[in-house]
Amino acid sequence: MPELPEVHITVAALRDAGLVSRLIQGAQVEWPRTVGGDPKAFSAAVAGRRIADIWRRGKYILLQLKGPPAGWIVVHLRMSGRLYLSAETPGEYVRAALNLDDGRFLCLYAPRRFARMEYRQEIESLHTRLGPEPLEPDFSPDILASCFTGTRRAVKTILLDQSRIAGIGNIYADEALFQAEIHPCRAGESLSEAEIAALHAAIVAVLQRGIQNLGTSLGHGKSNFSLPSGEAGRNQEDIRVFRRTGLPCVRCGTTVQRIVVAQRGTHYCPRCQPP
DNA sequence: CCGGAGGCCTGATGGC
DNA sequence: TGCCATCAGGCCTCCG
Repeated sequence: MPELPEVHITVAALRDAGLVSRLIQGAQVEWPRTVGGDPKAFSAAVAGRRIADIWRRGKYILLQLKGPPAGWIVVHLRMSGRLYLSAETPGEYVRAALNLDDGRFLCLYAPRRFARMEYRQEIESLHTRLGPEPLEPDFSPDILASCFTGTRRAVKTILLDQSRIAGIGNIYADEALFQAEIHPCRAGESLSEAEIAALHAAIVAVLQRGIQNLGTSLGHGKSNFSLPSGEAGRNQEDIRVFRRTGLPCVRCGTTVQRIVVAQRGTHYCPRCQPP
C-alpha cells in the first residue's frame, strides 16, 4: 500500500531514471476510469507536452508539464499501484501508459484498477485539500497540534485524514502511534503537549525510516509494493506493530491486539498504548 | 461535525 | 483439491 515513503521513492527513482524533460508522444489507456473517464480527452491533453518536473504532494505524484499552458498529470497509486518506466510495451495490469520520445513507456500498473492518472490545468485545489507535509522542515509539534484542534475524533482517524495531515496511511499511522505509545482511539484533542511532541517525532522517524528502507513491501503478490525497478522495499523488516496481531509486542511482550478504527485494521500494544 | 456504510476492484486467504 | 465467501484498504459520496 503506497503511502508517503513509497510515493517519495517512486518519484526519486523516476527522476533518476531520466523522466524529467521527456516529451510525451501519446497515451495508451486500457481502463478509462484511470484517466478520469475520457481516454481521448486525456490523450489529447498530454500528447506533445514535455515533462518539466516531477515531485509529490501527500500521496500524489505530480508531473508538471512544460507550459504554456500550465498543465499537470496527477497520479495516485491508491491500493496496488506502481509507476515505472519500461522499454517494453505495457503488459497485463497496466491501466494507462504514456509513450515517451526516448521509446520508453511510463506505465501505471494497477491490478485492482484503483489507481488514477489524470490531467489537470491546475493543482491549487489539490494543495488546499491537503494538510501539511510531515517531512517538510517547517513541520513542527505546533503544526501537528493544530491538526488536532477542533475535533474529538480518534487520533488514528485524524492521522489518516489527508486534509489534516498529508501522506500517512494505515501502516505508518499504526507504527507512529506505537512508537509514540499512544492508543489509536485517544481523542486527538486529549493529547498532552508531551504526547504531541512524541507523536511528532514518531511520525517523522517512521516516514524517514520508510524512505531509507525504500518502502514497505507488505502487500500480497501482485499487489505488493515495489520500486519502479521492480525491487522490493525492506521496511517490512522494521515494522514493529502493523499486522502483528497475536504476536508479542517487540517492546514489552504483551500480545498485540487488532481493532477496527475508521474502517481500517488497527494494531496496537494494549500495555504500551493504554486507553 | 461526525461516523458509518457502500462503492470501486481483484488477488490472497481461509473454511469446509 | 476445489469452490466460495471474505478480507484488504485509499478515497470518495451519500446518509443519518
